[in-house]
Amino acid sequence: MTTPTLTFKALADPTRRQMLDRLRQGDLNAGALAEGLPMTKASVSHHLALLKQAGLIRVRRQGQHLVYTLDATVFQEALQWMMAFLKD
Amino acid sequence: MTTPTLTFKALADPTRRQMLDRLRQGDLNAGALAEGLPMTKASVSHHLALLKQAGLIRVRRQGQHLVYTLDATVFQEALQWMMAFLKD
DNA sequence: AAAATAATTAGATGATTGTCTAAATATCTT
DNA sequence: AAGATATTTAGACAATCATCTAATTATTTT
Repeated sequence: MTTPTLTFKALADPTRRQMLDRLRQGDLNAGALAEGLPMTKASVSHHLALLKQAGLIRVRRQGQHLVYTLDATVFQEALQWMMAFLKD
Repeated sequence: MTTPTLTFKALADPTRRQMLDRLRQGDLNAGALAEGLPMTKASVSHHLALLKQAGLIRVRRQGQHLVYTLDATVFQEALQWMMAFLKD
């Protein structure tokens, strides 16, 4: 699957957009990310896997926790695709 | 369904992105849009319906033909969502 | 090393998606 | 008004998706 496809697919879900939005303020572990979301941790975990596969987030272990970080690179690529689209 | 969701969903398919890309050069009717795409006209029609529902294209009848036009408005909205996302 | 905590993975289920063929609708031409 | 052309709509099907519960893996604490 081509990169913009993967990126747009990842962004096409409100829950995932909300998760990304939270990560803008700073890194969060899976539990913190799950908080307040109206679904099980397993489901949140699934969304995280998808975001990671799309390259929108990265993860590192910190003791018991898995800490997630926003990765804006792919995001910017999709944005550039869109900007180029509007050009002339 | 919220607007960015609909927009991103519409953009999350290579065929649809290609169709939008062709419409940048100018309006096209359904038959012309279907040309060269590796699928039936019925499938193309389905994609067109989805793009229309997302507000990315508009349509008008011209005799026997249905002519499709790119509508950049919604597109720009999604783009602004992404730009705001990257801000600070 | 056993129990507790954090998170994922496995397996199931209903909903949505992308595609097809066949049938229907709309317009033009004769 | 009959036939041809342009396009959509209907109905079917396999694949993917979002979600759940239950089980598993990794780490820390006692």
